[in-house]
Amino acid sequence: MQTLAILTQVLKKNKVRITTIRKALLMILLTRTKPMSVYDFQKRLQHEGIDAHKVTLYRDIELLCTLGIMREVSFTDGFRRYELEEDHHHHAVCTACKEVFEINDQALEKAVFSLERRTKKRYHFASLSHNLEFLGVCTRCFKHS
Amino acid sequence: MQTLAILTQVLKKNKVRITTIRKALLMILLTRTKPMSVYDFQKRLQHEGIDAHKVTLYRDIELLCTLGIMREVSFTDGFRRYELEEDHHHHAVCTACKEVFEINDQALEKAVFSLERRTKKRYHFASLSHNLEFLGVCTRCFKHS
DNA sequence: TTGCAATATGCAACTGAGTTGCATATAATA
DNA sequence: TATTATATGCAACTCAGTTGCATATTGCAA
Repeated sequence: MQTLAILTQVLKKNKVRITTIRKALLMILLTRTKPMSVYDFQKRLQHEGIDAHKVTLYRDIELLCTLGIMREVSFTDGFRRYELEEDHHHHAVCTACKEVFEINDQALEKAVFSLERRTKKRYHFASLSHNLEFLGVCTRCFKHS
Repeated sequence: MQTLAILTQVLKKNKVRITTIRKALLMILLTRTKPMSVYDFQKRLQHEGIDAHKVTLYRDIELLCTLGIMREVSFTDGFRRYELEEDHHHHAVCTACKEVFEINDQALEKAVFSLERRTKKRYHFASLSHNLEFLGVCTRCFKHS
């Protein structure tokens, strides 16, 4: 379990300044579990009275990724999203409302990692990671259609 | 197994004109198995002496998708790619050379579909499809690095 | 085979996510 | 609190994909 103190420590160790925006980004990461796009972060910050330029967000997010604090979660809808490095989840995206549902299923996680190992061996890939997303229509959107 | 005759029949039935570009697109789909981006199609057509504008390709590809002839295969690198509807495969993408390797593994396909059914039930999604891609470094790129 | 109408194509100009160079503002250190 | 290196913002860019409209081509009927 990460805390703000642990994360700011990482910044300090790397001689990276702890600015208002960066601290706010870390707080958001700690309180949100769903992957967030740059625009999600921007809106959330605005809500807290912080106006951050998108360029800054892109740069800070890239920084936090290289420091191993957050990771990019790839989706196929054209928006890059990010989450705390410690969460590795798969997601189900509702194609109607674009909501991202986090899938919490140990058996699924295990199965996917075993598929990854299998594929790495069969196709002689030096390193391998994966993206798995489910696309569908959530209950709520289904009822309203 | 699809043939050019079957596919042009589909166009005719839908009162859609069979133009040089469309016929060439179908031929390419029939002889290629890997998913192709719009720019892949454009290069391939140029090679056969056909200069097609990207706008035309986007529109024709969309048309062929709605006719059920091709399908979009989503990747997370920002390029949409397309393949014949009958192929449903998963892919391994080399992050170095961007080559797409088709994965032909019956056991993997079965496993993934079972994960899909499982997830649909657990999360009450009305309909569900999935994207699974593996990302890594292929043998050739690994040797050259 | 030709002429006509409907459809396909190309062009130019646009959208929107993400990027880059540079000037200004701010955090950390002495 | 002054200094200086780093962070932020701005403007202008890139590039995949989209849209409106003018022109070219296809399929059909005569």
